[in-house]
Amino acid sequence: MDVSHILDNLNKPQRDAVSSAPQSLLVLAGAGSGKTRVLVHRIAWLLEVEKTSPFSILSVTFTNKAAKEMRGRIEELLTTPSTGMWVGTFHGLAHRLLRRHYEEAKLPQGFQILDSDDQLSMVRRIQKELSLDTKQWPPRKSQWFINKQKDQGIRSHSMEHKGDYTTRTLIAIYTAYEALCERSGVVDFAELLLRSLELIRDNAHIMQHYQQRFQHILVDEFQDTNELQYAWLQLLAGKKNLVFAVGDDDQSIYGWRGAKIENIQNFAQDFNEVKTVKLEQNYRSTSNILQAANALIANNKHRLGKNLWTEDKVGEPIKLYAAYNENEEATHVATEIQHWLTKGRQRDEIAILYRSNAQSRVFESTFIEKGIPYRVYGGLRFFERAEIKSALAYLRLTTNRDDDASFERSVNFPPRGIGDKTVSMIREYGKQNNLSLWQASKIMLQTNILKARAGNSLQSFITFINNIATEIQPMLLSQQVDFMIQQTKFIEYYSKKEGEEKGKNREENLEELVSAANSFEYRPDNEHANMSFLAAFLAHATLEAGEGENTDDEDCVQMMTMHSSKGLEFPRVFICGMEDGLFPHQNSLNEEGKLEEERRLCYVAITRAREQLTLCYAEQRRMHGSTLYGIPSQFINEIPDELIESIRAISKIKKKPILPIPKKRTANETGYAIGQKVSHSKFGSGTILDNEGAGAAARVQVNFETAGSKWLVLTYANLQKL
DNA sequence: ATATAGAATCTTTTT
DNA sequence: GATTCTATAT
Repeated sequence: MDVSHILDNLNKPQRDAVSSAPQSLLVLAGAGSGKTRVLVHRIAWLLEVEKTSPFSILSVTFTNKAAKEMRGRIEELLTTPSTGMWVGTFHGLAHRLLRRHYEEAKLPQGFQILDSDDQLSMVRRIQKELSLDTKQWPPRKSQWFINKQKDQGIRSHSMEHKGDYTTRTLIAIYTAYEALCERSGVVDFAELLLRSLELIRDNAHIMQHYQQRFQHILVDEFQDTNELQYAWLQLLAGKKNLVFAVGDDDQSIYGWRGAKIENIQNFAQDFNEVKTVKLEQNYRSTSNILQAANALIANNKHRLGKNLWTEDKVGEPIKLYAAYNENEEATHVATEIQHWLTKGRQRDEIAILYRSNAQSRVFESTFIEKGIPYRVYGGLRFFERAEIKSALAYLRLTTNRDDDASFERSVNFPPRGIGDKTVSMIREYGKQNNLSLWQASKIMLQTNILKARAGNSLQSFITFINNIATEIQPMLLSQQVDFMIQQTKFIEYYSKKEGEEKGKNREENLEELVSAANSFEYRPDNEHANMSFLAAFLAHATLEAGEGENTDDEDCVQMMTMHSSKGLEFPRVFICGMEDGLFPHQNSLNEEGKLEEERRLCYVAITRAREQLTLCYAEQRRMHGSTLYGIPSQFINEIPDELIESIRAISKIKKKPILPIPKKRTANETGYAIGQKVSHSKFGSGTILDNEGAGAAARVQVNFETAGSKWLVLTYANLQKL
């Protein structure tokens, strides 16, 4: 058997991983070390050398983009078609299981998926019904609590009467929320995973079927799995435990949303792993950039341990630019971009990375002024736009009348005289009698509970939906969507309400929705089993919210958060806002674990760069309306001096001396010892928790009795020793 | 039912 | 400073 097309062009460790005997394997793949390549080639190996049937392969990713890339590259490499192989995201595959076995999963056939916005409005409604003040109980926090429990596999009934008042209240919200979802026939994202886990766990024949079927499970970005996903994988893998996991503990940056870095550390014992392969040769960056990344990440404890190296040249030093303020930071970047362009390079080779989205604003206005085209990642995504969601809500109602979230969204939009009062009456009635809003409305109309005017409006809404549901029955999907948009008179409403121009934009989006429906591929034989064409499209809209922003073909500078840069690469990278408090973020400074995650984020950001990396910080920055004086990020210190070339702003409006980059922490140059009691004019009295820096950069962390703990720059804080 | 003013809040994000 | 939600008035 000629295996050369599978193994050629792979380095030694890559080849080891790809061609290893059937066994569980952990591939520790550093940034830019060719992890997708290894995954894809492994699949080819299994199919062509091990003669595994595509039916017995399950390949899981986190994002649709990764899944799509995986599918594309498998097809490219393979000589035979890979029909029957399951390749998809955790959520997508869980969804598929639930559709196939909706009865065992105790779901209605037409169940719908809630996105986080829908989920939030459901939580809001629950809290209103439970008369919980949104000030005391922020719905977002409740939503977060619910998802956190689900991500740990905990159902509300298993935690009754536990904990203090706060916890008990949150549990009550969780319980009511679960009941509401049940009644509405909807599942949220976390529910997809939890429900499918329970489905497999509690149905012996289903478990047996899938454990037998999936002989090989491959997982991408393993460091991002949460507890539930880990358990899900374990369950599907069964006793055989043939899991091929690819990940990088140094790139774990989603701990704050439940990802457990421990999962990659526990892999060996839980999956009877017999082999670990490290991919450390990097094919992306210059050696200077890699050395900087290696030195930085070496400051983290509890690593599995890896050191990236390259055969590439040393490359240019890392540039460090000290800007006077945030505007000057942006101006400098703009100047550098223009210089880059004069060398015949392109704008889309450049990425500007920052910690928080708000930082993009200054760059945007500077670039507009200088006429530099740019694209900001992470805007509103297509299927999340208000007009799209509203149109979809109508379509969802025709599929499942009990979908309360969609009912609420469409009942008075566009306005048809069903006001807040009427809707709350329906909610109340539904709650009393455990009915969906739709059913409640129907009974209320029959029993004449409502006033004539509201009743008439509600009746015409009910009739409207019923009629449409019948009328669209024979139509093609795109006609159904189009018909719905016509009947609801969205376009007329928007152009009247928001004027020609803005309304025009919405109209275009709605037209885009029709064409999205037109090009949607329906696969009832596998992926979309047990779903109508329309239901499949609706699920697709929620699970794959589509690209953010319309992708213009114009050559643009790319701007994004460091988080969203993961997985991408650019010849030229600027990491901006490198100031303590901004990056690492203020909220991460107090906990070692959080600080390490910030450092990993920095590692991710650095390793995006291929040729040239520039770090920027500003001494002065306007944030939340007031001016802050920052000190350079501690991460700058952690990069060896010899890799860095400093550039200083020659500021005309030089009001303050440029702050020196602080040396490694030296105790008590601040003059404040840890434990010293101090008082502050605004925050009152407190105790010094930590101190660092010297001279103008000296600052201390104070734990105030009433105001909590804060970092203060001594020059401005005016502390009194007590 | 909508418009406006004041208040609160202000990492990171995919599904 | 900017956005987003809430309360209040019209």
